[in-house]
Amino acid sequence: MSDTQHLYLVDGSAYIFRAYHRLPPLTNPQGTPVGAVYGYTTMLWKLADDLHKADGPTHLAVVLDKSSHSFRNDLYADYKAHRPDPPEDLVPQFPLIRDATRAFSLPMVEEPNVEADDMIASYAKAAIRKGWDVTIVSSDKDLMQLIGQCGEDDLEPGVTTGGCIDMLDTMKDARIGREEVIAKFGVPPEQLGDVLALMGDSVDNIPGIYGIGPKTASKLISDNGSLSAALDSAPSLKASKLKDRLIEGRAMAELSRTLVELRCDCPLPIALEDMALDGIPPEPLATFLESHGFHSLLKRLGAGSGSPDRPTNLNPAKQSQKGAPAAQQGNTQPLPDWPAVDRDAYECVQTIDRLEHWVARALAARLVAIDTETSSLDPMRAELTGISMALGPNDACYVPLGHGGSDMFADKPPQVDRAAAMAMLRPLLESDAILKVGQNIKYDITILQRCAGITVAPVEDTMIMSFDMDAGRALDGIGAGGIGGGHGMDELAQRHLGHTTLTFKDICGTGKKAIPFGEVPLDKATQYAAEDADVTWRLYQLFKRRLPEEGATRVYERVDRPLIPVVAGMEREGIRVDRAALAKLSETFAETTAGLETEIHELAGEPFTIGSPKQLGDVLFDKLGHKGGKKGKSGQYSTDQSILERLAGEGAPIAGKVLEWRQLTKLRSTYTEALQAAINPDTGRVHTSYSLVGAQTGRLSSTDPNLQNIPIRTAIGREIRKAFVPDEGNVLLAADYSQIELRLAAHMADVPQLKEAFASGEDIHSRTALEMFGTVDRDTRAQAKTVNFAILYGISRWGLGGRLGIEADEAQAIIDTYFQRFPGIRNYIHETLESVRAKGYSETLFGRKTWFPRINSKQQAERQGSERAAINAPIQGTSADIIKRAMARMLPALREAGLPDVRMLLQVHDELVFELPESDVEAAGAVIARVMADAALPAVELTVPLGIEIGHGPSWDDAH
DNA sequence: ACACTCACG
DNA sequence: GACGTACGTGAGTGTT
Repeated sequence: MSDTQHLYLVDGSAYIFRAYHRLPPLTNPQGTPVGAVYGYTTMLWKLADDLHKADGPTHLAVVLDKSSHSFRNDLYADYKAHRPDPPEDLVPQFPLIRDATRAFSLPMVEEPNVEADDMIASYAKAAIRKGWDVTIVSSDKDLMQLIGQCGEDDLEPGVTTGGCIDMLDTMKDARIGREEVIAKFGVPPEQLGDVLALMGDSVDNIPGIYGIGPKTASKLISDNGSLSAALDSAPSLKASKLKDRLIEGRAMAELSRTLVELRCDCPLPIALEDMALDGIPPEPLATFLESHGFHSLLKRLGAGSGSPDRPTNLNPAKQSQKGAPAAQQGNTQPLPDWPAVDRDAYECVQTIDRLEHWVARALAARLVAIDTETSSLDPMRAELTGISMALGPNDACYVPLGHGGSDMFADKPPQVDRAAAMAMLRPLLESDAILKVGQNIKYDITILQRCAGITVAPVEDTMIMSFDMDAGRALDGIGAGGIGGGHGMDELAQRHLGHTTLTFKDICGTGKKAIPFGEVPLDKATQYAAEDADVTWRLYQLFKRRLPEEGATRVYERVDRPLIPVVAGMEREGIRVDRAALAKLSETFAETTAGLETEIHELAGEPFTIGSPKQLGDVLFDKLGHKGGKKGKSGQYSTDQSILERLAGEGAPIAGKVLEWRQLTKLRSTYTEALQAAINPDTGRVHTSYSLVGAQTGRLSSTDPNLQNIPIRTAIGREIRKAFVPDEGNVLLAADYSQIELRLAAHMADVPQLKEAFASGEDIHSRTALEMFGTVDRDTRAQAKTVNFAILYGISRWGLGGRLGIEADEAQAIIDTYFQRFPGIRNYIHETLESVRAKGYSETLFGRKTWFPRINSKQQAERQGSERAAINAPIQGTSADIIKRAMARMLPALREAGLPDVRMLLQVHDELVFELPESDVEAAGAVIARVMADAALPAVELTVPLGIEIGHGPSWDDAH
């Protein structure tokens, strides 16, 4: 018995329309638009990749529309009559779809006078009669009528069970079965035709009945069972618009029913057996990929595996007629003539003699890529397990130092003594003359400092180089949320070297079965660890050359690279928190929450999980019948702060209680509890980890724990800040840039009134209120403040209206006034957007680029989102550059001033936190303020002063 | 893994 | 025909 056959039918024509609207306007080297073709190609690739999977295709064919005429036109002359012409840059892609299909050596069905839908239906029926399963690759709602059919009534002789039809939407990666149809239309697939006939379809110009949409149609059909029953029931309905429409529209509905009916008896030009899919021959596919510049796919083809990625070297179509430079994708370099990564070429260094040999070679090479392997992701707790080095392609080794010792190994494998190894490595790692390159080398710096007392310098970092060249565009095409924001080593190796690295998961497993790296057998450990160093070495060679070409040298060398050891030092310092104070707070919060919980359950009349927005929404709006429940796209009521505040204002006591409950549980779980757990047992302090590539704008981000979002806005929240304390005899000092983003906006947009106000130390929101409304009071100042921030974030009349609680057109009037008073702001926004549209990136005053690949998207929401981000990025990013420059200069400046005991602990975007002896406060404050105020100099001379606010005290809260 | 909510600048 | 309205983050909880 052979396994069940599974036929995939690809609705090619429908696919390219969707791909066209979803993908950026790419062109191939000949200048032909190929965005939709690229989408189509990756979709086929994905399907072919599923070939050997359980539910994957054994047979596959692409079905295309051959001509616009079909039997439906004979039934209804207006069928598809009002369909707009396809966009002009899609038209030349139609023939390319056929080329792409041929390139994959796939059978293609296109019959004159028959629509693709009917061919798909006919093939699907024929296949299930043979007992095959069928997957229709489409999201066309007409085709959903076929889902779930099994051919039971009409099996071929000898076939005992029919197959089953489902659908696959490759864009959403969603399987659509019977349940999904019911969820979407409220009726099962066999009744879907009746629903579609009633509601009609404006795209295909199927008339339906005017005034009946999906909701009404679905209700009519599920109430009556069928279209004819629904139409028959009309005369007995009570007088209503719906009644009239049903009676008058009867003929149209019946005609529509025949139009949506799929023909299942079309002759099949290609036999089902001839659609067998054995694999994709490399030719002519390679030629096709090459000719359209799909190089990333081409690389995959060579590598022989992996699902396709987005193209790395397609040029988005030129947007400007003036021939503005097109935004380039990341990797435009030809790969150097390196041998492919060969994991068997690496050496496992197990004797001091071999280590000496490697160190000598590294000293001669002047450049070594290194990578440490450890027992934990937390560099403040991890133990050193080994270190790898690379000196050239495939010229790499791994030095195990802490393998074995558990029962995984009968005997500990021979290894160089750790102290001896470190003594040998120290001159190399500390030598001014030898560059140490790492991927996120901040981690290795901390490990080697902590575990061996070695201060690694000077360093280069491929992750940060990647970030400085490709912030914003590296994320494109990979799943969001990936660690490193698209600048992780595995992704960089894939994107720039076309190489798939071994992953940590591959080696150590995942979840419960995960083992520490020290228990990985040495041969595997060597392959993994040395590969990482090898890949880092190769990436560095590529990036070193690309950095100046991308105009990223300045920001890398002057802003980010100097910051690496500084941030490593801050993380290592950590900050002391008062565990007892946190525990006490936790206890108080727990008691108050328990009381609130009882009250809330009483008010609700039943116990429920308050922390579940779903259950809470049902209680508030269904059970208690409060009005104004808004359901989002997930069908859930929103219960966020603004909604609960409104309910509380309308006299719903439960809403206020829930708000209070939420605040306290949040403070407890995220802060008081988590912070206690984060105290390092060795140092007694909390050590956050800063990511230098975490935020697209160039800001740092803080994790494990996040110390950049410690409460400050409420009194109860500030209690948590009070638990951040200095050591005995010291104080904490906090220095903030005051209104730095508004100051930068005033400078960059050249707004004389705002610059003048900042120069004379005026209250900036009051000045704005005066300029806009002619008077300053609490109201106008508050409005002005909101508008000022709105400007920084990329304004919209709806957004501003929502914030101010006014209508959009009133908000527009305010925006107009703002622009009129400050025309520089309008120009800034206009020029910034024009530039980003033409070049693809925004730039800070220090040359940091942030890419916006969706700035010219055809999808309005996507495009407008990019526009707002692009307006904000230069301002937020310049502010980030400035504080980074201040940080890099800070400790040397303090040391020079004779203040070596001042420690820099934290950065919170516009604030630096220090710990210092109380006696140093005055002198240190002066140095800190000067360094911060002058941080833009000499590279950039601002036309506004940078104001610094400084405070100090026995806790972080008191320092404000 | 994702949605929701909320903490910060 | 739906979307989605202020920029940038990270974490905890509940649900799937």
